[in-house]
Amino acid sequence: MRVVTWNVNSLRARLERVEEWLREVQPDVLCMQETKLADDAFPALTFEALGYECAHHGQGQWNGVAILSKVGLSDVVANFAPGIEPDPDARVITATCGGVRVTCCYVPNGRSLDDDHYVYKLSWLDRLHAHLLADTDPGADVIVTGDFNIAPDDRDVYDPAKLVGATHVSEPERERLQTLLDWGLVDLFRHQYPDAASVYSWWDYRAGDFHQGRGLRIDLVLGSRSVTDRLEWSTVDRNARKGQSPSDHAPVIVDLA
DNA sequence: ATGGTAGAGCATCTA
Repeated sequence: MRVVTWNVNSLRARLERVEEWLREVQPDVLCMQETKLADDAFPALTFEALGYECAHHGQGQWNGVAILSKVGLSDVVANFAPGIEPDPDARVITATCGGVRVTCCYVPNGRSLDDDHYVYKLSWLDRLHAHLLADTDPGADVIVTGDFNIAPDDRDVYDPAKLVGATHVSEPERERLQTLLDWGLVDLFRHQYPDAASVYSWWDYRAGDFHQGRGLRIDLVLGSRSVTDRLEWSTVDRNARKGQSPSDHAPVIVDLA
């Protein structure tokens, strides 16, 4: 079972590229972030023609998350699980695909450590933890994936010194990611490549950052123990960041037995 | 310290 996360940075702007990429890579499950579409504008028919069932949680101009699946899609929960303070933004959707409970998330950026949006980011990560506690069990097949806007450690950052005091690398957000891992999840890319450095999933559009290798690994696929035991292969598709009108994120691919 | 680009939508906001 091939599972992918991809922040597409506007599905309207990216649909042709996403379609072409799906035909080539044939994931069983695709988790998308930043569709930037309202639900009634989501191109479900386009994806159905490619063999996918779809669940989209959108709001329009910003955010928006979706799960596409060729291996079944059921028990959809848009937003956080009932009982948890709902997010006014469309940033999380959960569904069962091929027996795996999949949560697709677009964690708030945070902007800067002194910004209200950073407080929101930390609260959002706390609520994601509460969502997992309410929705599922780490003893089951669980995947939590998406754009975390957190680089787990300094190997995931092109220049750690340059980012001291910035969001994406601060201790409080890394601690919250660790809380998710302690609950019973493994960073599947890091599990396969424990020593890999300079492998990124996002590069700023500006200043030639992609071609200069200035990126961050912030798009993660986290798996429960049983999912980790099934891990066969993982990679970041850097080629999808090249060419005409790419997203600023590359897809992260995981193959499970 | 700022700016560089891209996508939303049409003045800026978000990343």
